[in-house]
Amino acid sequence: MTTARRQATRQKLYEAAVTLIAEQGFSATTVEEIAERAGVAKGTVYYNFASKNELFEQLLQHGVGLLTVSLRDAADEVAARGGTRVDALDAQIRAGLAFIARYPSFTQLYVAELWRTNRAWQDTLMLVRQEAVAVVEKVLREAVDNGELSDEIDVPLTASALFGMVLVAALDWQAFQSHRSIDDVHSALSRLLQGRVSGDSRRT
Amino acid sequence: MTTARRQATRQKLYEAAVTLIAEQGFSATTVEEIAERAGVAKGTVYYNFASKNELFEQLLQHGVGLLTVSLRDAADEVAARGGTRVDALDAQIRAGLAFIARYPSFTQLYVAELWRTNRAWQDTLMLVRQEAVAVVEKVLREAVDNGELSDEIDVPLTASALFGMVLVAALDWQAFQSHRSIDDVHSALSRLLQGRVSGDSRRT
DNA sequence: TCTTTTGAACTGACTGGTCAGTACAAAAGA
DNA sequence: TCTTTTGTACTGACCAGTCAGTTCAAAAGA
Repeated sequence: MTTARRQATRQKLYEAAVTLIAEQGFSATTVEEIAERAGVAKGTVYYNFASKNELFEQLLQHGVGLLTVSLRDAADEVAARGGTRVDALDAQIRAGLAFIARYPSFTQLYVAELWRTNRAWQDTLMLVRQEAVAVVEKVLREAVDNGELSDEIDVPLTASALFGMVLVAALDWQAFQSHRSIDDVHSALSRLLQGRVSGDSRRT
Repeated sequence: MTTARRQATRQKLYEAAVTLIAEQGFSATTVEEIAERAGVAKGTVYYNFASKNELFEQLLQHGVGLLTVSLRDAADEVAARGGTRVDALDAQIRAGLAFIARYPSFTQLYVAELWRTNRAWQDTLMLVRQEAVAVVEKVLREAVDNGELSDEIDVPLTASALFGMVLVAALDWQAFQSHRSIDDVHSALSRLLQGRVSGDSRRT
């Protein structure tokens, strides 16, 4: 049985592992380090997870789960108060930024692993990625269907591009320009999404 | 003296290292593996590079150097035949895609390491990144100066976002939708850049 | 022309250290 | 009582970096 106590231990291990692996990478991070940072014994890691690999896979699932829920909630909230689908996309951009601001280490680690081939957790990764991208694709598709967006856009590619735009802008923001506010970053990305980059300076 | 022979050996080591590290990560890749794939002995690696770390740093410089040149050439070529700055940006997007298509492993590895903190090659990485992004920022700034782009855009943030958009879309293209042509991907990204996403389907 | 020397480039066995995973008895919850 | 955690000790595989020795093409010498 999974008791509350055990859950708490796992949570501590996730938190310890995520920062260490984000900083150093999976292979360079030792189980001993993770245990120490979490304040538990090494044996406890193996009591809770079958292996270092399994700990990492479950960490991935845990993290992407949080992101997916956050993206879905953002879109639903806009829909509930009658906003457009483009508003929903905009809300998802903000939700994505907020997620990255809150869990920078997880994002870092996720990006570092996402496109690696020949890794043990390849399948897990593909699965959770699809889950998250699907939420964005859904909103894009709805926007195309009701004419808010051009029916000539390529939904999967555009979803990827949006995802990437937010991801990289946010990571760069954290790493190289952390003094900017989330609103700065959000409005720069909104502008890009809504086509207010192109054209002369008469627009607002 | 650095002879032609030595250069050839180094090139072989770069090529071997780039794919292995892209697939497995830096720490999980052994020097022995790199040597074997390059068809040389382990000692040769240490004859040519002071350490595994140094091999990797020089590999990074080598790779980003290629990208920077390619981005600069793309913009110059458009300028030479009198195109607009937005055309130049578009050409850079294509050049970026072409680079990623040609050196997917390098791109993978670069992305995986870019936002890691506490790494030995942190400084090298920041340096080469700045070199590459500066080329895009330059074109953006020129476009703002001559009124092609709104003066309200945030140049560094937009450059990051563009960079990320191309990066992630291209990696996703390679990894999950490799049947699409480079033109498909290019036109999807162009559309995003030029604001033809938003708005109804009347536009072309 | 033929022989000898030189030195850069390369080789691969070896060393010292690291680390994932195991074992287990005793303690601490619940 | 039953589950979970602790802490220490251990094993066996793996690996970065070293170093004494080899290769060979080209220069020097005869």
